[in-house]
Amino acid sequence: MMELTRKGEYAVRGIIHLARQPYGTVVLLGEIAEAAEIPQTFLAKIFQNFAKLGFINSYRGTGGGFSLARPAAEITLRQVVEAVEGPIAPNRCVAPAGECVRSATCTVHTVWRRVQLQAQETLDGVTIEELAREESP
Amino acid sequence: MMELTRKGEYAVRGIIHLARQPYGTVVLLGEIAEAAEIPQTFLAKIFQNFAKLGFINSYRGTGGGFSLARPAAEITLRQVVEAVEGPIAPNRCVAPAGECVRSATCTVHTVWRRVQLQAQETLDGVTIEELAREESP
DNA sequence: ACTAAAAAAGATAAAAATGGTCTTGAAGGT
DNA sequence: ACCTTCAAGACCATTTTTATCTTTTTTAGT
Repeated sequence: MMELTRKGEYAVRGIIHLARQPYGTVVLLGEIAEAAEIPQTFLAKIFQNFAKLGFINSYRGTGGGFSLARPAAEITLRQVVEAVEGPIAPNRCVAPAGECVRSATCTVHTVWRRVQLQAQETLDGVTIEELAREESP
Repeated sequence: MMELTRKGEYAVRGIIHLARQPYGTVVLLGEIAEAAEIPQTFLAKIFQNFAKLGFINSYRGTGGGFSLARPAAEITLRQVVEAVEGPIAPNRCVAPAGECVRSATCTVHTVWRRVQLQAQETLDGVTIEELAREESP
């Protein structure tokens, strides 16, 4: 239940790999994909989206690739995860576009809300910088 | 991200409806389905499973239906949710059959683990009895 | 015994999400 | 010009979700 998809995993692994390089380094998509064991064309889609969202910069042509658009310490795990998976919500009824008719009287609602808040806070509290720093062997 | 499926929602709503009746009352599937706005045949599958797991008793034939097999106060939300959705795990790497090669060095792993534990604890702390009690209008 | 009521079990299936691939185009460097 | 690299969008196979339908079994009541 409630599992991150491959896309989410790839997104996290990919951006962590980027964050391991000295800030500003431009890295080839193929290199990231290989290092993080991600299908390159799939990662391309994810990174296209990240570029639009301003997490990373992309450069075309010879010597092109991707670099972080802001310091890894300023990108949280929640931002990355929500960018690819959508808002964290253990149930429709606590989703941003929540159309829960029952929400007024429903106590299950409040439970899901608590779960949601805890997850959000936890992921808010972790930056890509920390993950990149500690994850190396 | 991490959303409960319809099946999970139906399971929770269905068992709460049962728990609203005086303990031991046998209720028709059709009645529960109608009251909780759940497709009857779908709920049938869910309740078949619940019966196997010992949450509820089922009785066939005239006057048949379903009743709780143990007090609602002894059934947690986590038990119900995991019965239909499988173990709570925000990522494969923290699933029971976790085949995470990286888990030793991977700090993302520890974050997912924390999210998992928080969700488990929260859902462990809520019983169907509480939900049935408070949810009524 | 017979009948009607009800759940059990299993097959089937449409729709949506997942996890990609492929092709073409555009931008940048040499 | 030409090669490299990312962008964008179409495409597609597989799996999961969300059911439905049919047949069988069990039980109560007559």
